[in-house]
Amino acid sequence: MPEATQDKLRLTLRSRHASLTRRRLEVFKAFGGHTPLSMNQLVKLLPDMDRATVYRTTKLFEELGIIDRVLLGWKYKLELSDSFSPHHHHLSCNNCGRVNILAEDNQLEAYIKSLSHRAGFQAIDHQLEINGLCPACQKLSKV
Amino acid sequence: MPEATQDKLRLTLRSRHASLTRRRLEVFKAFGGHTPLSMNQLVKLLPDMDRATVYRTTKLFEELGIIDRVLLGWKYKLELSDSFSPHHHHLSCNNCGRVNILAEDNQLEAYIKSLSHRAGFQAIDHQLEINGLCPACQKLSKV
DNA sequence: ATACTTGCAAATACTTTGCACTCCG
DNA sequence: CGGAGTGCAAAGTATTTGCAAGTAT
Repeated sequence: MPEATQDKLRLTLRSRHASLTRRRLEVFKAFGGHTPLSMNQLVKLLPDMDRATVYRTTKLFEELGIIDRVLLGWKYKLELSDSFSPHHHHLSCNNCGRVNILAEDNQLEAYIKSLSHRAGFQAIDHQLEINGLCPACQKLSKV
Repeated sequence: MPEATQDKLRLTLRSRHASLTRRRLEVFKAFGGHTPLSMNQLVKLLPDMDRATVYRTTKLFEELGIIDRVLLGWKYKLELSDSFSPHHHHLSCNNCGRVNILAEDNQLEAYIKSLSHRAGFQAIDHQLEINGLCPACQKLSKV
């Protein structure tokens, strides 16, 4: 992990009088794969860490805006927020459940901002989830 | 509730060999307010209904596409799907938690479809949640 | 020394299931 | 009649909390 990332993480924590401990670094690294993780997946990735610690850490990270909760399929998942990972959206397949990443698109982001603004709302961030069929499953369904 | 709506509901249920019972109608009506409800709010709106029935009914409704799950704030909430309520998005205030409805915008919808298509994805539906400050809370934060 | 962290065990909260009884086609 | 629907109680999961011991500032 880049020095700068770790420093940023430490600084973010400091704003809460919290320190970057071994456990917290472990949790943070677990998200490095840039794939949203369910709580269960996360706990499995950290076999020697207490469940309660995982919960406490993710809660703290969420409050500090380090990670975000997203609803993919039935349950929510967690992933690094825009501050620590490039902004993006999700394309999730109704059939196989796989989640593809849709990179940021400036035109879309600008449009969303303007829509919000028109409603008197000051947009800070947003989430867009698209459900449908991935290329592979489209082929299957044609058979 | 319009006759047509009730008929549509009945038909949707029939595709599952399920009937429109008193309980199911009660649950459906509870969503009429067009505000997303948490499971707890829903249960409270239906005081004489068993919790298990509420869970079973919402699960069925979700599988039939009658209601959708959305992640607003910390927990998920439930609301009527696009088939039974006009398509829209949510503007949720980070400060007071209130949720405003953002009506459908054709340009946005079309743009999302084209983005998905560019990624080889066949979009079926999508959700957009915007977080920020509502007009009232913007004023407060300026003080 | 003081305040923050963590593991462990226990408490809560949330959701699903089995079963007996009721309702509807 | 036979399958579907519901309430009730119990079983599972998921999440939070209290406390004592460990760690960082």
